[in-house]
Amino acid sequence: MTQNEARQEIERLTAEIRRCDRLYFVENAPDRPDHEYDALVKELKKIELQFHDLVSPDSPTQRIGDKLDGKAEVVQHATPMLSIENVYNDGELFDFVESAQKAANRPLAWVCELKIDGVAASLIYEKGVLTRALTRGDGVFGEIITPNVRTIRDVPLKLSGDFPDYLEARGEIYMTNSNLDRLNREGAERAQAAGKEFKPFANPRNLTSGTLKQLDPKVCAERNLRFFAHSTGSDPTAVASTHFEFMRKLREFGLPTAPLAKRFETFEEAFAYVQEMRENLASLDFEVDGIVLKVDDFAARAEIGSTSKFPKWLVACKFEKYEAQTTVREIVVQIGKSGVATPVAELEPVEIAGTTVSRATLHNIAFIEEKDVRVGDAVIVAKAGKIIPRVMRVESYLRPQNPEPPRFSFPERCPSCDSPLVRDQKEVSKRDETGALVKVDGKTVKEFVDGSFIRCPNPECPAQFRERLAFFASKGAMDVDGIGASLVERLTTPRRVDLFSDEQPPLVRSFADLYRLTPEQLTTLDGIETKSANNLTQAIQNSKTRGPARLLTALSIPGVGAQTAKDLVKNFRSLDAMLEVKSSESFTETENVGAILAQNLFQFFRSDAGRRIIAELKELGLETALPELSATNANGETAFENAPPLNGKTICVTGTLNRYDRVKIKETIEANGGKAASSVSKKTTFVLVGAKPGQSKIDKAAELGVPTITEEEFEAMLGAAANDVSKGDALNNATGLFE
DNA sequence: GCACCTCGAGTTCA
DNA sequence: CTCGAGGTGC
Repeated sequence: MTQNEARQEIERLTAEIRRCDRLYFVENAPDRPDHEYDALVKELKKIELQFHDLVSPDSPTQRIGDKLDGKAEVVQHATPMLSIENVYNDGELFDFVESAQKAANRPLAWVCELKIDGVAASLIYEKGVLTRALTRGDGVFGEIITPNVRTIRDVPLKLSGDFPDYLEARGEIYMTNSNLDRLNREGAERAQAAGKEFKPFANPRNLTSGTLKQLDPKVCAERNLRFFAHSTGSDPTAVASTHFEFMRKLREFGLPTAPLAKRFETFEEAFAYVQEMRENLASLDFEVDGIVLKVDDFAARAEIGSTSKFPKWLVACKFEKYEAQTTVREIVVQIGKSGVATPVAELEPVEIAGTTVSRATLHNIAFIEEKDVRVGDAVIVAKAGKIIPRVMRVESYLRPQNPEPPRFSFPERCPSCDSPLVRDQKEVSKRDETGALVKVDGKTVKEFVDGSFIRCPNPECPAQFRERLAFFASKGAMDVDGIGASLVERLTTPRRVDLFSDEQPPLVRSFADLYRLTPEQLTTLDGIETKSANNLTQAIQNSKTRGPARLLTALSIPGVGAQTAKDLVKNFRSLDAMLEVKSSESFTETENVGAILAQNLFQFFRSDAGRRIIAELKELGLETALPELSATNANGETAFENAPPLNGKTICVTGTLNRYDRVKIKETIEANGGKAASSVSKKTTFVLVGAKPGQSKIDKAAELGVPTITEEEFEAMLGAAANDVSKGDALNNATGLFE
């Protein structure tokens, strides 16, 4: 073959291969199968090997460059790659369109394009030759990925047609679902042949992003990435006056453009298309996370303008996604009101279903160890119940290497008070290796094992007190309007008037201190002036009348929440009565209070600290007792006449009743002033026996001499009072037990 | 002892 | 919302 023949042959093959470069979304473009393409490239390569000096830098054989020998270089974009405003429902979309419409002050034509979930990139063509490719990065700086982008066959190395001198094509690099499946299949086969384990790639987006950061373009070439253009970083007006026209030009130059793009004269038509597309997405071979709507006319765009964050002529209609990938920036440990130390992942902020997520709990030591979450890891975060972010899994194949981040190790000491943290212990029945219970003398043997939580044992721990104070003031407890986490933080940290003065103790060091706060003290805090200081002190004083049940809840006795506090107060009627208790068993007489809660309660009410808390709060005028039942009512009637028929009576129900179900009978007993107990004790007044009663309760009643009654007798007891509905309500209102 | 239920605790963002 | 633990009944 002569030099001349070779030149001709190279030209012919290059042209053939270029036609073969996949322009999937060009109207009527033929889609040539891969093996034809490969055969042509092979043929070309053979000739080029013989005639080195004829190899042009944009020859299709130059797609695979040499291995990079370090980290990708980061450079600044010529013009920033802004992000797009997202809308998640029709209302938001209509608002957006209305404002664009108004700013343009003329009829607007719209273009709809699929928004494919991939990696945004910018391709720079100088004199028609691809000279540089960048990732979007943070929008201002991007990474150079030119060698890898060269391997993408959708990307022409040289433009054709009447291209401008400088062109910056912006678009998306992505991967089809079927290609991901192929790679997973091949990877699994190869691994099996080598007797190794293969971890499949989780999703096309991650793999695309990982592949582009690959140092070896050969690997990138095998991964078969795809590209399409959807906008530009250079001036398009030299080429076209509308977006749709500009996209047509890009295709003429050889660049694929956004799939299934359509232009509409009115928004109504465009909206109908968005609706239609929404239905058909599942049938596509790539991940679509929304549809982009853009104003077609460049002149109109200029009039509409941009906000500081995004253009106002462009919007993404997102389909709700409840999952997103992000990076773990840091793992911190938080101390809760009961001292539990909870690891929390601080995340690179990421948008999920319309909100920005930057933190997610890692629950406990078991969770963090099982998932092996580390700082720097890529994680998939989802919203549980559409609200609370949750770390679903770690994309461990994206874990940074050299050095690999270490496993998370739980801190030994409390981040707030430096006390050594301790692992909860829990009592379980001992089992042998087979899982069978170990018994001695017919009794099972108990043993202690590590529980799920790690705790700060210091009751004085500042972090714990801060959490308890926030809970004390919160809605379910004393409900002090205006006191939230940030104010609590400032009330409980030591202050300094200026740089040179001594540190002052915090304003609030106990629950009681809260009630001693003066407006003058509050105004020493930044951002609190006379008016809000007065409002706050007023709100604090108002909370004094929340009653004993809420106060008991507010104390943060372990295991005692709103419900248990109500039950206890119903039985004891005052916190003062609880102070008199001589043994923990007295507490177990309240329903749903067992040995553990009773012990917690007894410990609190017996302790100096607990007694002091209650004494101080009582001294300050907080209500610690329910109103006396014997008090006369507004009509001057005595409590005896007014008292509900079951006042002070504890009734235990067993068996099935005719006119009440479980819930109803409990409500009826309570509405009439009685207590619905779940078991028979010496405190039980009656046992209400229905059909098919529990024998143990009948026996117990007989043993303790507790009288049994029938459903009819029970109703007779309610008697005339049962007709007067207001009496039950009056009690509820008086006690404040029910909300 | 086991199954079931209920409650408490931790948690995020607008 | 979800998990774990406490409480109760069988």
